[in-house]
Amino acid sequence: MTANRIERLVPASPRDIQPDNPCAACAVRDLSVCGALRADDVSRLNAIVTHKTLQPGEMLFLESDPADSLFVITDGSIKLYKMLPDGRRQITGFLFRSDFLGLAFRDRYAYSAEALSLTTVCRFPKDRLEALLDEFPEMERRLLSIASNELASAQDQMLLLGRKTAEEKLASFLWLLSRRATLKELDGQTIDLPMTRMDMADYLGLTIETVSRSFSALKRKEIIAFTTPQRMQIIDLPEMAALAGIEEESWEASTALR
Amino acid sequence: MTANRIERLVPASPRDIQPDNPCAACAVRDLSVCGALRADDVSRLNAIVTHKTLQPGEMLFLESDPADSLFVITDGSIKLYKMLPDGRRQITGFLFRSDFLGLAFRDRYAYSAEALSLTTVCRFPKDRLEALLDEFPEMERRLLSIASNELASAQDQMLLLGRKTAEEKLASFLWLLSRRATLKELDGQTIDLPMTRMDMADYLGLTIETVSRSFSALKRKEIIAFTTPQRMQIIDLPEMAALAGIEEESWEASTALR
DNA sequence: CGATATCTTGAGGAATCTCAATACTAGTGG
DNA sequence: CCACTAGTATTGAGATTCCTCAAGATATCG
Repeated sequence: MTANRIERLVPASPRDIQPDNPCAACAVRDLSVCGALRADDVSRLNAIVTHKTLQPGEMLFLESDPADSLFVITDGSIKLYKMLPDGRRQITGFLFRSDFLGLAFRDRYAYSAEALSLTTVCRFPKDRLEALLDEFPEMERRLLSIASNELASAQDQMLLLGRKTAEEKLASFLWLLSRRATLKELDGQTIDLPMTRMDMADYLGLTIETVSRSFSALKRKEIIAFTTPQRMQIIDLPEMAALAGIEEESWEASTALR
Repeated sequence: MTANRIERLVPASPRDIQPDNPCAACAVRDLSVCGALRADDVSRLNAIVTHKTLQPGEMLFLESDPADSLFVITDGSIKLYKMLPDGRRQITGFLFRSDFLGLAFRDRYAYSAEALSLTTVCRFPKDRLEALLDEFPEMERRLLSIASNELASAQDQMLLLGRKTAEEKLASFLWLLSRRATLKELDGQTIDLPMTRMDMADYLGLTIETVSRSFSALKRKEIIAFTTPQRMQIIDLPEMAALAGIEEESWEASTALR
């Protein structure tokens, strides 16, 4: 479901597809780390990349796994999470097409990664990618830029988790989804929710019941309306932004969804 | 107060102090980004670095400021925070000697930075540092490694804010401070708290009253004991770790305090 | 079209917050 | 050196938000 609505990401004029050089034809290349390489250098990625398809609910890696690979999502969506020993869970991010994951300069991943929908990823072995980074500093710069943006998003999320009310949390989350949709679709008002209420709850530090009640509150205030439980419309965007704690002048500076 | 107890960080044999090359004599160099440069190259930093001293409570920069500089703390401590329009505040990290801040690939800082104690920092203009990064890829790699570690810490903090109880939050915080002290001091049991209860509350997503009550609960359980309100001892480290949700096998993997 | 998941709503309870009073600490001046 | 003061921390009582448990409604999928 997430997959087909993002087709607009694909450049109108597709690249030549070279059998031995799939990265050259990659639809998300320019959006991800790989975009840092010039066309002629992209083939170097093929030498180290492998591909993987994940069914919904399938794990890409666990928090405790040795962090030996980095990944780029070419299609679908993934959730990242950490758990406490007793099973309480915190989702630290939802990732979509062209997003990057697996950055860990320690030897273990900092979180588990599980597919939300049918997902395909490119896998880059860490050691071989690092060798490539030595050769192409622009790629490393891009990686640093991505990490820096993720850090900023993580801080936004701390503000949300530590200081916002349930309704504000949900409004902030929907605001992010809406910004994201605006960037990638024509209609920024319609939002797909590929994750369950449980996932949203674990992302926002709430229970499913409170998420549901907050949805109902936003409906009652006519800020949003539902088509189906997985698809909704934002009716009153300014009110949504106000609830999310976003000041009007910074509407543009949309943040990635982590 | 934070300052003098960390003197052990300074290598026993001080470097030659060259008047035109203060970075060569820098006590925290090896611990920070600057440590990525070899001794002969360190002088290159002098060309771009300036220094600044901050009084307690003085701002280094505001969330809305143009992000044109990066900083390394040479002494003291700093808190980073974000605010909501109505004044609610979330502290996203406490930083100490040798810590690095200001990374922002957007044009504005993601947070405000304010000195907790008397603090000195090195300031590197962003554009000139980037030029240096092009020349010394090891430095960029180090920066990426720092960013990656901060990201992991940010995710730990999300788990704390979203899913831990007040007592668990405080125990986790004290655990971090204790790990940090163990790395830098001989006695890992004694913890200095250079921040107020208000700062702790804004870091943990609580109120000062709840922080205070949680301290009292930990005292009652004889997990900690106070010397003064700003100085305490951990009595029962295993119990502290258990409350913090840290499994025994991962005690080593101490995380930075962000 | 029915079975199963998921989502929504309700009622009561628990954790944390708010407001208010008291105690402590550190600095100041007598 | 000690009382005084201003700031900070602790404790208490009641209010509020969110959670838990339970029931009912709505989607989704074979």
